[in-house]
Amino acid sequence: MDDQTRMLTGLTGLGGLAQADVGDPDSVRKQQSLGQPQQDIGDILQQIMAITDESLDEAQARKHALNCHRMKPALFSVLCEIKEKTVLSIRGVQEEDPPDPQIMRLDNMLLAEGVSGPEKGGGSAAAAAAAAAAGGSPTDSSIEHSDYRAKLAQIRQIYHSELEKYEQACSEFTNHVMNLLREQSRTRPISPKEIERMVAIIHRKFSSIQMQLKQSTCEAVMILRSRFLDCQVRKRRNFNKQATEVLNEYFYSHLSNPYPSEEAKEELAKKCAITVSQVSNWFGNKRIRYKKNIGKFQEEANLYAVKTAVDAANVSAQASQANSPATPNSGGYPAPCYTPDGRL
DNA sequence: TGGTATGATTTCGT
DNA sequence: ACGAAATCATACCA
Repeated sequence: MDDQTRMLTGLTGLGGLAQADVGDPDSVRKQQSLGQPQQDIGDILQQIMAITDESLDEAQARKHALNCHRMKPALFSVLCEIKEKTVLSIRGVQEEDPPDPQIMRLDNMLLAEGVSGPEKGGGSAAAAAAAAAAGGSPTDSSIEHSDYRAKLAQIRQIYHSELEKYEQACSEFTNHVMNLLREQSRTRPISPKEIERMVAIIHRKFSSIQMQLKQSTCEAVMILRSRFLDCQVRKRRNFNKQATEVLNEYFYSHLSNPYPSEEAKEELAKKCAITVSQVSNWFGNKRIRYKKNIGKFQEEANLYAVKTAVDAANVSAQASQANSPATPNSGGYPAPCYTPDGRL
């Protein structure tokens, strides 16, 4: 059954309502005793209209009488339906709001930073990752680390207490409004659906306030994190042995042209668990320092030359010595010579 | 504790 | 934007 027909059938029970003698209260009251439905409804409407002219006590009594009237539920549902058709159906279209992407982003971020979600010092994971990326072991930055965790815990605590406050306020307000509407629904055409809608509106309002809270919490975490990272930058840490080995291997095996491409840098960065710009810095430093004092790097150069030669031998052995590998050194940076004592 | 090593930053040229 | 060179700041070690 579509809305139109439902509405029409809903109104059939009111046949003759327009023609009912509603203009004259006395005639309506007279007709009430006849027990005809249309007369009952006309009577109820008339009484409702008359309530405003009565004293408060009288009105209360009348209200109670109306509430108990046997036609009240029918009239109530009809009025609800009419109201639904006229006003709320317009708004009903955009009722189903999808989850706000902004709030989802904030939620995800707060979860990732360990502010929301289960308590386990989760935020330190990011800090540990930052420390590891800077080349240090996560344990030796314990001072800043604990400081960071303490600050994060503080933010977490404030966030949760504020959130709780908002939630409490929201449920209190919702209950209040619901009670009010339920009470009013005794005399006004307020359907449960409408109450539901009202609750949804309140929740939306409160969630926008919550979003502000989430936003400012995110900002606080970001500021804290950038300070922590600044701290990490100032406190320089040497790369670990394995990372230096990987970088040196590349440098000495590409001594003729020790300029890794963007892809090579990314590859090296991944291997060494450092950033691409750190790889660039390392190569910049290495080139200039090697060039300045080749003698000093002789031993190191020989070491890595032997290493790569062994590796190459292994590879070529596996490849059934098909053709000799191209030597990388052809110009560019001076190649090391292989004297046993490391002199040039 | 001072010297050296080393990662990061700055300045300048292309 | 990238690299060379100089310089800074800190880690590391004897």
